[in-house]
Amino acid sequence: MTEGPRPRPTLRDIATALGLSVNTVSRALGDKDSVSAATRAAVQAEAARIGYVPNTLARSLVLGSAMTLGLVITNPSNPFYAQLISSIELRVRAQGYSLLLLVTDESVENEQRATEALLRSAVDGAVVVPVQAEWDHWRRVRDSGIPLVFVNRDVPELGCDMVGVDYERGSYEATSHLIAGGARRLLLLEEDLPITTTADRITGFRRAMADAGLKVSDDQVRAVPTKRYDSLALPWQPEEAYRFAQTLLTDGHPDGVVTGNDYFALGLLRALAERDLAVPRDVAITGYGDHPYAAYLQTPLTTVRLPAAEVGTTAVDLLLQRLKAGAERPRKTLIRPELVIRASAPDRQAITTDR
Amino acid sequence: MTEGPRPRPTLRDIATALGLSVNTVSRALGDKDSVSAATRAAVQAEAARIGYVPNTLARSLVLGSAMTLGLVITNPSNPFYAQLISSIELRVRAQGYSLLLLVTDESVENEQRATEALLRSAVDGAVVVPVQAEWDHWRRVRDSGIPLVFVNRDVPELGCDMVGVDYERGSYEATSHLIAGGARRLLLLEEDLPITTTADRITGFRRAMADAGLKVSDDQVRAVPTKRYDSLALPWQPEEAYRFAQTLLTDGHPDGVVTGNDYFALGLLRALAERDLAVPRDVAITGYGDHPYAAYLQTPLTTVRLPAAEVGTTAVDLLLQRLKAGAERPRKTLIRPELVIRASAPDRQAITTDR
DNA sequence: TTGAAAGCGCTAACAG
DNA sequence: CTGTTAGCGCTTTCAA
Repeated sequence: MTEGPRPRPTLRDIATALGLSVNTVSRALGDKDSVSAATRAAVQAEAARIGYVPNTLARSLVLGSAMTLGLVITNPSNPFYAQLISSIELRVRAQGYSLLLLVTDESVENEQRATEALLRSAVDGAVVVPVQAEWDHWRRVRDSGIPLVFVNRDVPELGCDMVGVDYERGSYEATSHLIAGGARRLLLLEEDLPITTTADRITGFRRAMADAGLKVSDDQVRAVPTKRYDSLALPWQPEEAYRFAQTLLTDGHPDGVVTGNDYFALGLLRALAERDLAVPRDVAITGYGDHPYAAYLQTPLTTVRLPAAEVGTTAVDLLLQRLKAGAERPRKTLIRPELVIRASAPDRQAITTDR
Repeated sequence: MTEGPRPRPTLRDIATALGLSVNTVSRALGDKDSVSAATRAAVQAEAARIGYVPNTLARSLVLGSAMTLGLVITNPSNPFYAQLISSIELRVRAQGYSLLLLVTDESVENEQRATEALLRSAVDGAVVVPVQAEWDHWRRVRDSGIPLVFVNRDVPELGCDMVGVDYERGSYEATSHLIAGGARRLLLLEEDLPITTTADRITGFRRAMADAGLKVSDDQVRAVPTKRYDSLALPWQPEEAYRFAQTLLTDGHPDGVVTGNDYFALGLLRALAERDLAVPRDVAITGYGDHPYAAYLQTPLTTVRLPAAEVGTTAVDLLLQRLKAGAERPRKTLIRPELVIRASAPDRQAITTDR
């Protein structure tokens, strides 16, 4: 009894089976009134019997909405973005929309292609983590009437909604915490991407230093050379920070290091261990991100926890609001991250030797 | 000069502007022959001028294909799945398809809703990491003519294509490696999900033990109690393994532990450290997954590296082949993982005291 | 080479 | 309450 997959049932199949018009069937299924209870019951029964599933394509075409949102993201392997994807998908689905996923890998070309796809697919809106190097293609999307919500990184030129993390504040708090713990010769180890998140963290670092009356020379803010655009790879490798830290520690060492992500902290920890520098006794360090392993390192990592789920949920809500409300002036929201204090940079009193 | 977003241009806009029929414009843009070079040039120029973007919805409706594939996945925060998402998205996009993402969080109900969405959206096919508890809803999808490729976990009852990892082999190798290193009192710390990946690893463990002439009592295979269905959360928490390991170590201790994922290894490491058990001297351990931090722990983790990208790419290729070729008999592929040997379970000769 | 007509499956108007 | 008509934007016949 192997039959090939028959063509999927349509409204007409139900209609002819029941001797009704396609239209009536449509209304019966659509839960509109103006259909007799009996008809509705019959239609629904038949629909269930033959396994009718509405064709979203046709529906979207006439309704002018695909009930689909786009998510354009740089790198799912970044734990922050992974959580973002989850929270966004959950919220989008809960609101009855579908989610189209586009991955850009920090590449402008990929992002441009992504905008083409968004336009062709006629998504109702999109949540976007922009590469930030160029944004003309985003203007085009916005101008075609597709609302955009930028996440994590903003493109202020476009006047779209934005939901992000207050990276500056997180960095400020981490830096201040190290200073409060007694560190004076501080270092900031940052990503070398031309993005605002990195810039914001640098600002926070400098501000904390200034507030503590500490000068910041240029070589206290260092960018770890990273391989970019390496698709399928991790966003940043501990390895890169490790190698870089090795070179940093050849003459002297800082007594506090703020890193731009937990991976860097991981590499740094190894470099420090190899030079017999104890954490936090000789060098206190903070990470950024609170990745799952951070709490479970031999020296648990003091780090900045990012509110990924809240960011994602807020972004979707903002987008859906805009879909309904239309043009208002753009809303920008920064959600505050949380400094999680652990052994790699404990509270002032708690500093002890760990050997 | 603020104009509201005008309705997107259609073929007709081009047609009327040029005094042509919609049909001709369609062919001109479609690179069919049977259009004069002059006409084609004019059409393309006008299309570019007004920023015409074809409406995929309309196109799909008539063509009967949405050029969209579905990806149904359990948890993006699992690094293995994050990489899978990246590799799949890349491949799918390269082939000119769009990707619809559905997240199930290991919940059958979510998965059932996901299948509804796949049917409604009329995807051309789907890559699926099944929850594996039930599969009637998948049968329905398959029967409606949507080819499925199961990834990582199979549902043999459906006779679909499948691409996975040879978990049994990975577990076998990890276990054998511990035994070769001198461990005799081994333990397997596994996830408590009712999925084949876990079962396969258990099989691999038992087989390795048997091959070494070691008996396995029931309490040597332990399932770490995990919170399931906790959306937005990590797949498994080191915390859970930590607590569980604490209870395990109250009387005596194993001299080798194979864990079902790197998170568990992390929790275990802490529990061992608290009881002053040295790794690998007192207890050698292996992880599973080779998460980014694994190599950078104080005691770098011997673990099983999973070929995520290869799995993802293969899955998409299989799906697209089937889309073209139609029904053949299902192909099942297991890709071999790689044991990465590090300090937590070094090679036989290398075992030394690490203090 | 181009145009006219038909239809993909569905929904919104309007009649009946 | 139900049916008819029209049309979403596009592509594929088939004529001209």
